[in-house]
Amino acid sequence: MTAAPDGPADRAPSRPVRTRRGRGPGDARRPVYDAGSLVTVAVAEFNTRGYDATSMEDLSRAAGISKSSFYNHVSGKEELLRAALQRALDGLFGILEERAAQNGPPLERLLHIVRRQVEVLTSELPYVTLLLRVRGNTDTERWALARRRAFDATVASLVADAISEGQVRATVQPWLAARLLSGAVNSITEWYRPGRAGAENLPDDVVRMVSGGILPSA
Amino acid sequence: MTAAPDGPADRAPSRPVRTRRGRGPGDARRPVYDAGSLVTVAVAEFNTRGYDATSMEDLSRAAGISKSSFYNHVSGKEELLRAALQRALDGLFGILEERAAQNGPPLERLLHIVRRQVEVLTSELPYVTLLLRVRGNTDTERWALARRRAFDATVASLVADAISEGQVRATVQPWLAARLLSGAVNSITEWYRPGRAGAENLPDDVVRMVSGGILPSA
DNA sequence: GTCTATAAGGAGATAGAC
DNA sequence: GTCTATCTCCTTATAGAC
Repeated sequence: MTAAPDGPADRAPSRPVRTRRGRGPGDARRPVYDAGSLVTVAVAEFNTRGYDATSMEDLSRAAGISKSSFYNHVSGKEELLRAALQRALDGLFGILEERAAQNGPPLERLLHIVRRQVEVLTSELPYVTLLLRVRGNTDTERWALARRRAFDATVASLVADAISEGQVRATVQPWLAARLLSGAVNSITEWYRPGRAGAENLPDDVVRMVSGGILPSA
Repeated sequence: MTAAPDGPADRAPSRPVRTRRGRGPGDARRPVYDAGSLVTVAVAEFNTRGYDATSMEDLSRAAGISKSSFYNHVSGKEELLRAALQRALDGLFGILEERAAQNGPPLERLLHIVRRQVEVLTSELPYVTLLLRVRGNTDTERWALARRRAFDATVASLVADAISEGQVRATVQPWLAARLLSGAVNSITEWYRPGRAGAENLPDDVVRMVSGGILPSA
């Protein structure tokens, strides 16, 4: 699973976020900003206030530098958005590349994807959160929306396969099952926080509920 | 159920939206704007572009009048937002007032609420969609978020009751069931459109899936 | 009620000194 | 790399004529 190399991105730092550019032993005394750590800062701000409501001034203040210094590292607001959405999409599409997502009976592949989707969602929380809130105002946003739709379509066709092969009971239309499945899984971004008590076995819990019911009759 | 008195709010009108102020037979020749129809227009724009990305210029253009004429009817952007969110919240909290939501075994009350929530979601689609996207940047947004949380908390405590009374099998923690339940139901706003084929029995279908599983083993 | 014109401030982004 | 100062455009909102 992809870990967050920049550290927790869910908390806006109170001090400047700097990463070290090591050049050898004894020479690591010049901490500098890099584009990666600024993306981390920006994503946290975007998720707090919303992308459109977050100004470059907000971002530079959160990073602890002036607005024009901030521009020395990134070309603009949209570049930050794109980098963040790229990371979220890489995490999600990476799941589809996994062997367990490509081989075996549809239902098993599907449940593997669901389980892994929950894992990526929690490990890449700020990035996926941002992705799920994109509206489509710019080219970058429309690109992300299209990629997201492609991911959902893959899952939906797997749901259809699992039903047509008789592994899943067809209680409703396949597309509706796929929609509610995605809706339930994606909604995790709205409340999950790292270290949240009771969420240690979230992937298994989610799989159990989509299989056996969220409110199964006793 | 509350019907939309202002007509379909999901389509931005190409011509000015006017409502008639009747003063008697033969005197209905002066169509005027009213705050209600402007809210309808505004909500459609907010849902298309996002609240923050929608300017008063956008709104007035969608209504077919100039920006300053628009200001003659509403005090500002936030008033429009508040009116829309109020309507969404009224729809949701109205459910909790219904007899079937207040009397009987917890599971039956819960399933009634789910069914009705799907109905309100679809009948008041643009308003609820807007509500579910609110981030919390202004007092109005924070008020809406708090009210929404209160609604969710009511549902969550009903889930807990249904489990502790043995009507629902406790496969996971009650709060997790409640979260996924809300997530699945609320996600309907992301794809449902009035008249959508296959969604004629949406409330029943949703109840069936949360009870028996979205992907029940055959 | 509607309009044009404009005020007042905030936005993204750049210039150029240090 | 960082800063202050500034440009230009867009935003909310109002003034005042018709």
